[in-house]
Amino acid sequence: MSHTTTDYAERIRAQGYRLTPQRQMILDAICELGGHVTPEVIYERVRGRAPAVNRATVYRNLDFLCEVRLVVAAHIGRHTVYEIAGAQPHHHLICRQCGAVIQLGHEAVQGFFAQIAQQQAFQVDMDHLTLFGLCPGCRPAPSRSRAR
Amino acid sequence: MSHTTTDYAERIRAQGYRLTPQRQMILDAICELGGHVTPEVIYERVRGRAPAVNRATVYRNLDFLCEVRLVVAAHIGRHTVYEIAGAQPHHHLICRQCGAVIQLGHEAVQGFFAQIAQQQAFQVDMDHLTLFGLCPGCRPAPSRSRAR
DNA sequence: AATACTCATGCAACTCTTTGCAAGAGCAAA
DNA sequence: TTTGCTCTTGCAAAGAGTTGCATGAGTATT
Repeated sequence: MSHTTTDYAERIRAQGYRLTPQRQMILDAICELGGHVTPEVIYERVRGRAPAVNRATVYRNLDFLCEVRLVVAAHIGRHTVYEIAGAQPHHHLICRQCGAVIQLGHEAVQGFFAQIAQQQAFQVDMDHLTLFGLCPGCRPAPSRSRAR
Repeated sequence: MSHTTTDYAERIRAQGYRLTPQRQMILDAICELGGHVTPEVIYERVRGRAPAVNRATVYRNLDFLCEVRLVVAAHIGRHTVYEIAGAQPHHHLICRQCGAVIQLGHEAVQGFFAQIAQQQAFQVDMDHLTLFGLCPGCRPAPSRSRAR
């Protein structure tokens, strides 16, 4: 929506870095593949178009893009996945049982962060929280007595 | 405190598994090394005593010990770290700037989890949350106007 | 005590990820 | 345009983490 290629370039260059063709392709790949992509999937995609691009370049640039906040990383289980940083930070609820991924708006966590800021004087600054648990479908019925 | 070797053994065997010497040594290593240890550090420690123990065994058992909830894993940055699961789940605030690690009791997050349960019907079930941000020392003074 | 069964381990090969280094490319100043 | 500087990349090697398979070890049953 609000981000164009020029935006990216400017945002990167403003910090003294460059938007190289490789970085462009990596960003494109993440965009096209949608959320939650692993480095390897991104690498395959990029390599499909430019076979010369090195694996190390992909890894290095994913780090880089996170640093300049164009991309956010999330740790889901043992894998690291990436996605384009939206205008609004958002979060995920992931069901341990069925694997469902539920989006969660930033409003839902802001209160919590504010509370920590107040109680601990610690300013939480996360644009991508991943919470595990049981989704409505997999959750045991709450009314009955709980078996162990 | 409340956990003895026998406790471990029983808890493992109750589920049909075994407390092998390797598992014992891995648990010991995590205990002695304190919180937030990487697999590699654990491996080195274990290997110092029993050189025959294989790296794969360490990784497999860390997974296993998490599964039986004797150990909890946390993802800090790009690394996975492990620690003994205390009687009470607890969480961490980690400063992006200075790397300080601040413990956070479970009470501090319970309200948040309850809120999500209510709003999303999603039952969050995490015994080890890791939140990044700025610690009191590194946090910019809040009274001044904020530079961009 | 012998047998059958399942859990665990070590080994080896493989994949994923990181790092050091030399070469390449863009920008800025002269 | 030439020079110098820093950012980037590819390459190669090393390190970290995973997986399949055959062997070894513990438990329970007969």
